[in-house]
Amino acid sequence: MGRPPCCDKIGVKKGPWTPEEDIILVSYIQEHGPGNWRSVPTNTGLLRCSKSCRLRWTNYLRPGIKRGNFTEQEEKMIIHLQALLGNRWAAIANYLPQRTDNDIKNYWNTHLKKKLKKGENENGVSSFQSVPKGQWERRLQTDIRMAKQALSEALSLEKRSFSTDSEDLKPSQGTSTYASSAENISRLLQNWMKTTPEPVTGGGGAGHRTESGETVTQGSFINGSSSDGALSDETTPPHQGFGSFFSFSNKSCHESVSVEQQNAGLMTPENSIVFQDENKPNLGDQVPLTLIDKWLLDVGLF
DNA sequence: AAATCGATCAACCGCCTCGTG
DNA sequence: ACACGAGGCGGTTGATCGATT
Repeated sequence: MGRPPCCDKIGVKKGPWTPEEDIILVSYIQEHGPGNWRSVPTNTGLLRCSKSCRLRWTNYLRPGIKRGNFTEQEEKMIIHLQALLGNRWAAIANYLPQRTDNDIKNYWNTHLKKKLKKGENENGVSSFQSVPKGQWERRLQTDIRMAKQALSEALSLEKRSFSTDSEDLKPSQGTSTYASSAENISRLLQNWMKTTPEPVTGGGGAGHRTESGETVTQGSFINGSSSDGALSDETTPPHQGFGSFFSFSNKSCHESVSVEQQNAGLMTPENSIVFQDENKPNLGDQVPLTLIDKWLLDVGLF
């Protein structure tokens, strides 16, 4: 017999999400809030499994997600937290509020694993293996200390960025990757509109590419770099019809925020009540004292 | 120009945990 | 105490892209 599948295999769509599906999902969550994923496919008409909806939201559409361009600080934190927590990506992601567990996992598997391995080969030994017990302990202590330091630095950075206006949320680097989901979809639509004359019936497929060769879906609209003129709001104002779609005038949010306002930086996850609950803990306001924090305190490293 | 290969990352799969009746 | 279902998590897969041959 075995466990029945989480959803009907028949009639369930798989593979990359289309812009239309993203819009439907975001619009539904704006109205009803995240959760009760089981009912999402039935209520929205999306031919997707509930898990797929949840995953799409948490890993991609949820506001406050930073994608790509891992900073050195983040890199350090991941390495040390991985050493401390193991492959508990969700736990690690709690310390990196703007990153998803999937993103961290991918980054670890594609970049950091190799990086560390390379380091091992250069040094001839692994960071933990082949080290005499006493040294291993010392090394662990050093690593914990470094993790603590990285953590503190990162947290102080968070504190600074959260306490100032939304402009400060953007990383200091030229390529800002911060985006709310509304922004994401807005950018997506701008590209989509350019390539699809009749958006609703046309159905821009997943992985659809623009003339510039940029993949419209799958993250690139989030990563829209500042150098990409085609993506800039000045050159391509948001479509009016979709502009109203993104106005936050429902019961959960008193103020109506237009796409223009959102793109001008006025619409941030922090002032979006709809999405606020879904944000990861705001480390800037109050650092949650988790087990690892306690442990770090216990060992006298904090 | 075409074929091949490696890197990247979104999404899926299946197990686990937790809440509820 | 137990069964069941929903949601969460980590491992893995597969599509896509750029670099190399």
